[in-house]
Amino acid sequence: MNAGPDAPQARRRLAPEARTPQILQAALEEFAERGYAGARMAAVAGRAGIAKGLIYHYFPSKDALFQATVHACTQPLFEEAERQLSGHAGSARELLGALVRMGYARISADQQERTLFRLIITEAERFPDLARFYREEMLARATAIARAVLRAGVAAGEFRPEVADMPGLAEVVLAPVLMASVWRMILGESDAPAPGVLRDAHLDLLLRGLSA
Amino acid sequence: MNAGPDAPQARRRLAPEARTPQILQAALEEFAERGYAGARMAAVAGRAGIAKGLIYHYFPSKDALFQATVHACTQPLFEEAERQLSGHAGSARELLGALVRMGYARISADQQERTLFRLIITEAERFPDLARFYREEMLARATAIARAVLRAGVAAGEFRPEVADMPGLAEVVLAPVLMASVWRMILGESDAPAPGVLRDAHLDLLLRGLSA
DNA sequence: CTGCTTATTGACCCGATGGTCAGTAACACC
DNA sequence: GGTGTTACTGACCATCGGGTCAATAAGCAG
Repeated sequence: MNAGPDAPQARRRLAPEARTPQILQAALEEFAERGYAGARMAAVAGRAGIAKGLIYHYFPSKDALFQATVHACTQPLFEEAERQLSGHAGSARELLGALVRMGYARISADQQERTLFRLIITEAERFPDLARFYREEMLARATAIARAVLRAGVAAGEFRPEVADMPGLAEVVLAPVLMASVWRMILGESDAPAPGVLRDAHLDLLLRGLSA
Repeated sequence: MNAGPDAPQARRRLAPEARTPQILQAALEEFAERGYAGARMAAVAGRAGIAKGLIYHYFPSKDALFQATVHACTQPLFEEAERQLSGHAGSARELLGALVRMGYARISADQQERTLFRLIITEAERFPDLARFYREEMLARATAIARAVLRAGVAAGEFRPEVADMPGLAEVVLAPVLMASVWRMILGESDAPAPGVLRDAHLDLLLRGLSA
C-alpha cells in the first residue's frame, strides 16, 4: 500500500512458511471456481500476486498443488461438533438439535466448506487419494458423531432402542444436511431451498422418527 | 480388411436424425468422464466414430454441444415414478415404500443418472441454464411426487396431519436417496454405503417419523 | 559495504486442443 | 449412368496453458 494501491510489482521476498499458505489459498479459490482441469496455474499465480514460475519453486506440478490444496483445509472441520459432543450435559434430543442447527448454520455461512465438498465430488474419480481422504477424514468422522448421539439417546431412554445400532441410520440422519449443501452449490443462495426451512422439517422428522 | 471388425473407415453417410443422437451419446460419456473443461472434442468424435470436423457440422461450439447433451437426457427420468403415483391403489405407506425402493434401485443400477447428476453439480455455476433446468425439471418434479404421497397419507389417516404441508419436508424426505447417489459417485461401488442398508434405515425412519 | 543464499521473475518451449475449410464421396433422383 | 446435394474427412491454424530456466535481486551474515 505504501507504494500505491496497485504497485505493479514490488518484488517481495518471503519465507516459504509465509508464501506456501498464500499459494494454497489462491489455489483453493481457483480450483473451486474452475475445477481441476479448468484451473490455470497462471491464474493461481495471479490470485497470489506472484509469477507463475514461483509456484513451481514450491510445488512440482499442478497435480501436487491440487492434492496439497485439498489436504490443507481439513483440520478445523469437525472440531466444533466433536467439542459439543464431548462437553454436552443435557438431553440427547437437545444435543441432536444443537448439532443439526450447527450443520445448517455452517452450510449457510461457510462457502469454503461447500467449495471443498464440490471439489471432492468433482474430482474424486480421478484422484483416488481424495476419495479415501473423504471416506476416512470426513464421512467416517461425521457418522461417528451421529452414532454417538443416537447411542446416548437410547442409553437415556429418549430414543427407541433399535436406533442405537441400526446400520446406515447415521448416514440417513445426516444426509439432509449434506444435500442442503449440494442444493446450495447447484442453485445458489437465492434459488436453493432455504436452510432454515429444511432444518425445521429435518428436526421434526428426526425427533418423531427416533423417539421411544 | 474392408469387411473386418475394424475396417479403418468405411465412410458412412447418415441422416442428421441418426447422427445427432449418436454424437450426443458420445458427448455424454466424454463430459461425464472428464467434466466440461476436461472433455476433448477429438475424443467425442473418436467415441462416435467420426471425424472431429463433423461435430461442427451439427453443433457450433463445445459450449453448445454441452448444453444440448444435458438437455437431451432428461425425459424418461421421472416417468416411472409418476406412473406409479397415479396408478397406485394401496396404502400411502406402501406407495412411499415402493417409491423409495425404486429410488435406491435406480441409484445402484443406472450409471447414466449419477453421471448426469454430477455433471449438473459440477457445471451449474458456469451454466446458469443448467441450474434453472435442474430446479424446474428435476427438483421440482421430485418434490411434487413426494408431496403428493405425503398428502395422500394424511388424507388416508396414515400420516400425522402436520406433514401434509410442512415446508421443506418433501426435500428432507428425498435427500437421503440423493446423498446415496452422491456417495456412490465419490466413493465408488465398493466403498460407498450400501444402498440396501441406507434404504432400510431410511424407510424405518420415515415410517416412524411420519405416522400418525 | 561485501558477498552468499535463494526467493522471485519473465521470457520461452512445446504439446494439446478448440475451431476452420477446401476437397471428397455417399446417397437420391432422374 | 449421370448429376447435384451435402454428410463427411483430414490436414491445418492459432491459441492456450503446463512446465522450464537463466538471470535477478532481496535479505542476511560478516
